[in-house]
Amino acid sequence: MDGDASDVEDDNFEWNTEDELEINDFSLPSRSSLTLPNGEAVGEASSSAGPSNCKLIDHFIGMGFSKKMVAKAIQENGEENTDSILEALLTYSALESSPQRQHHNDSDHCSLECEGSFLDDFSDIDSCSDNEKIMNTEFDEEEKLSSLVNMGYTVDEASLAIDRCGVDSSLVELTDFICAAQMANVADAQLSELPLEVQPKLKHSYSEYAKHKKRKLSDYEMWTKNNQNGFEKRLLHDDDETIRLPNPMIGFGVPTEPCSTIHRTLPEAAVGPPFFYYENVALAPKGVWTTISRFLYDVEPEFVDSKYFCAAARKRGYVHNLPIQDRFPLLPFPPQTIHEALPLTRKWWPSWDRRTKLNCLQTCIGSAKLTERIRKALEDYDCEPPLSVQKYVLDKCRQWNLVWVGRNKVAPLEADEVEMLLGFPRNHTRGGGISRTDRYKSLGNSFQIDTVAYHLSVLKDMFPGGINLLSLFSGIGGAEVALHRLGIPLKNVVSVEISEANRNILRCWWEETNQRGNLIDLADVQQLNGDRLEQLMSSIGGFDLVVGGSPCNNLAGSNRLHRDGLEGKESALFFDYFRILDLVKCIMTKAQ
DNA sequence: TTAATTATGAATACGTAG
DNA sequence: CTACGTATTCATAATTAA
Repeated sequence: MDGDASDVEDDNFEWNTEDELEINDFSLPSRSSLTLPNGEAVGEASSSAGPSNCKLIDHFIGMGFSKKMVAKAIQENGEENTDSILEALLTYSALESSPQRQHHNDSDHCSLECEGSFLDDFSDIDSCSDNEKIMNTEFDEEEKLSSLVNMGYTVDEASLAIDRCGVDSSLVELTDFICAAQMANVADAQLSELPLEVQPKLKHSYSEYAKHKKRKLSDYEMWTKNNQNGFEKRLLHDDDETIRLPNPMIGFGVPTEPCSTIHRTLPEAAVGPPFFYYENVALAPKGVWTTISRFLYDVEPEFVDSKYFCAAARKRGYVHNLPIQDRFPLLPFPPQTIHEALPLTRKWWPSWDRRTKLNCLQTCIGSAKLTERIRKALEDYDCEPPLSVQKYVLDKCRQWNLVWVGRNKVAPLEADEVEMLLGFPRNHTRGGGISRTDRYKSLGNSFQIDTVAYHLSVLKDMFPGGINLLSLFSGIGGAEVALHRLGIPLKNVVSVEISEANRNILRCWWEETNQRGNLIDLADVQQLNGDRLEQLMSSIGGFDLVVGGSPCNNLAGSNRLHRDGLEGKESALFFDYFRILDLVKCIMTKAQ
């Protein structure tokens, strides 16, 4: 279907360790949160080489796990990989023994089930038919239901899955069904209620999903083959295929370091129309960017730090299918140092604070108590404080982006200063009933305009008459502002944003800037189905560009509590970006 | 009720000494 | 090569104030 042949060679190599990474992704958290009694058995289990199926089952039953669990774990992980089997068993035990953790582990479990289901696809290649029998004969409907609920799925999800897949389906098939629905974030009920002519288009997303599964499968085969050949050590420790952040983080070039002689060739499936532009935090948990890139048609992410565009750092990854030659920056070039951006701080800036750039502008600011502690720590010294005090103050200043506003006085940035640093017009987020707290939050979640505009600048010559834009997770309208400042007319903009305050901000900007085009704003990406999309696209003539930065809060390092990765509650909305983009591609292709 | 304030680590990457 | 120290990070939730 797509141009597999062009990227086969590097794929084979990369996929091996991607599986490895994903296995680590769910094994590490579960291991660290467990205190199960079978610690010493790990070595024994991993060194026992490929016993027959019965022996293998007995082996784990002897360790105290139930027969059901063991069969399931073997079926999902294959009988080769005893480590993975053990990890799975420990995970199941944790889920069963601590019900209050079930919801928390829900997402982890989902990825585990998905991974297992990939392996399940070729279970007939191996000799897992024994397990299949066990699974199917010993589980009646009630047992399956309670098993699924025990695994953290809701009763509704579980019964729906049994209903759709039939009572004869294996647990793996059932969890795979639930997982597929979750991954695409399309409720099954919603799908079946849609008009018949729309369903094939929605199902296209599932076919994409299936395609990825298939590719993972073949790579898993590769991986096990290499294991048998004794290459596992090299492969396990060879992290060539882990997506590496560039150092310096300048992507395919920044205005001061153009390095624009290179010409990249996109995978065939990635070529537009439409153009697409996806953004998220660069420093996400391991494996996240590999997954994002796989879903977005294997396009290599472009990692850029906005400190090359303005006075504040902002390390972000961008996956897009835009040309990268002949980019140009917005003019005037914004202030590049703290002193240029905030001239009044210069008078009070101590010589021992050598910062010239701010750190990432976030959604929260430092407390008054903290700045008071810093003032107290400094007031005893006439000129230079001792090195230990300097270190304390500098650490806190860097951590909270504090600037010098008086003698021994530091303070967090004002909201309008953040606005300016990010490249938005003054007062863009001010007024209109938004609280100061929410203003910081909206700004902290936004694009850096100069950075994004640099990437989008190549569209100017291609669309002199303006563009139709689909903007998902619009926030305060970073994409719209960037295009406007580039002088690219906005013909029709469909903007999807959950926050009403943010929608109001964009609407106000739209009217203040006397836009000639048409702004349609929607609230929820999950409500944007193929039917509605086709309506919109037929009325405006398709989209030229699909922009979106999906929620990062489950990926960002600042999140102490719910840094759950791409399966996290909000960050999983990435799959809606993919779903909608894929629908747009499908509809555009059909209309061609 | 909303808004403001505050305390709350860890995952990850990278440099360097050994 | 590893071990260890340093630096960075689109945040959450409990509590208090208004």
